[in-house]
Amino acid sequence: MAAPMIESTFKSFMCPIKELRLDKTLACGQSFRWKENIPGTWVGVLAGRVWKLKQNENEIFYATHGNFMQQPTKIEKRPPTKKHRKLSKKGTTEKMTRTVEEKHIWCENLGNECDNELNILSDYLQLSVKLQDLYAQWSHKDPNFREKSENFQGVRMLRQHPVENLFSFICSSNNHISRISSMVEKLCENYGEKITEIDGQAYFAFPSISSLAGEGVEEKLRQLGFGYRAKYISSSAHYLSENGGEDFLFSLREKPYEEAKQQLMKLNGVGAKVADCVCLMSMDKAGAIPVDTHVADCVCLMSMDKAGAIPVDTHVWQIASRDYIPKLKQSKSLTDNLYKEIGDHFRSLWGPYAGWAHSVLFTADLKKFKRESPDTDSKIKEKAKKKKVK
DNA sequence: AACCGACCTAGGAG
DNA sequence: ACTCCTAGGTCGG
Repeated sequence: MAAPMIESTFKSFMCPIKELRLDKTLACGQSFRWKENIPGTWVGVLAGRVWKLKQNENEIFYATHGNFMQQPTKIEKRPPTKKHRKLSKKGTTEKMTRTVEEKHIWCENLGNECDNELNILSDYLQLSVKLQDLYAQWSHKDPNFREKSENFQGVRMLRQHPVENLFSFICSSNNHISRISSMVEKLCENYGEKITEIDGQAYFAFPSISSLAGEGVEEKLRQLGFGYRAKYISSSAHYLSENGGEDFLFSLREKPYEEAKQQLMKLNGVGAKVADCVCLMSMDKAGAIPVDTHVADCVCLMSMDKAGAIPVDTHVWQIASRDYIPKLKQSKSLTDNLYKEIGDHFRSLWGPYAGWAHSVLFTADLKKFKRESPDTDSKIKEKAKKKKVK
């Protein structure tokens, strides 16, 4: 008595799978609330509702449940044209500017109300950014990207809510994706508003800043296993409560990258890396590059370049190794200076959307997406790691 | 200014 | 089942 899948509750829109891979995009560690409940069907909370998403080669299917909205969704703020003007002045080309500004087929039928499901989704998934064109440009400029991204098409940056994004990444320090996910879930269960229940499973919105700034939050979070991050969360929530709350965070979307980053780094528990994550993932700073252990590995890889070990035809490799070997020898740890230089290097390599490109390579580097037995690259990487430790 | 070491602990690898 | 170690860092000395 297999009950037939009820498809009728799903609506859909056109979206080529190369523009968006749900599995990679939702599970690569930029957002921590999406679960693949049934194979191929992703469930998560967004804008006060529970969403189910799935896809085939050409379409995205979506359904929502519940609607807990304290206030109108803030999704309407982005003026696409401003950013694109910036792009064009770099001369990276008219081609890039034009393609980004183009209306895409899967976006054409969006309504005008801001509280419309398709608008919420389109904003969150940033569908107005045409990913295939960006991949083509990154691949053109960077042979390494071309190679590594081959099996990782459709990895797209989400445009997250700054509050969720910020507190999730405060949890991320020295931590695994799996544990971060469970910590974020605990935040929601303990401090978020309940949205609805589906099949006996309760779903909660991400907590507000004020609820995280409440009495006894730090103690409770420690008890829940947050470790030293408990204090970071409590402290940052207090700071924000007294400094403009979430409106302040949203206002950083309008500020230049450097300023937004500096503001974020005033928060306890937010260093350069977490600040860059937030800039990239919820502040519209497409060029922000979080320099984490993966990126550091990447640089180690470059610095270890031995002819033959890596496909070294690449110009890029040579430049990077020439640039970074001396510094890596001097400093084993990631200094502020080195951090910035690494970011600048990739920005000049990949262009204004460098952070998006970084995310593709980051995803390709995640263990959970690596199937095959160790190939040349991972062997080299092992060596690189050993070197780094000693 | 540039380095450490300490900080918490659930998952996951071996 | 059971160690043992790691994991998208940050802070203060």
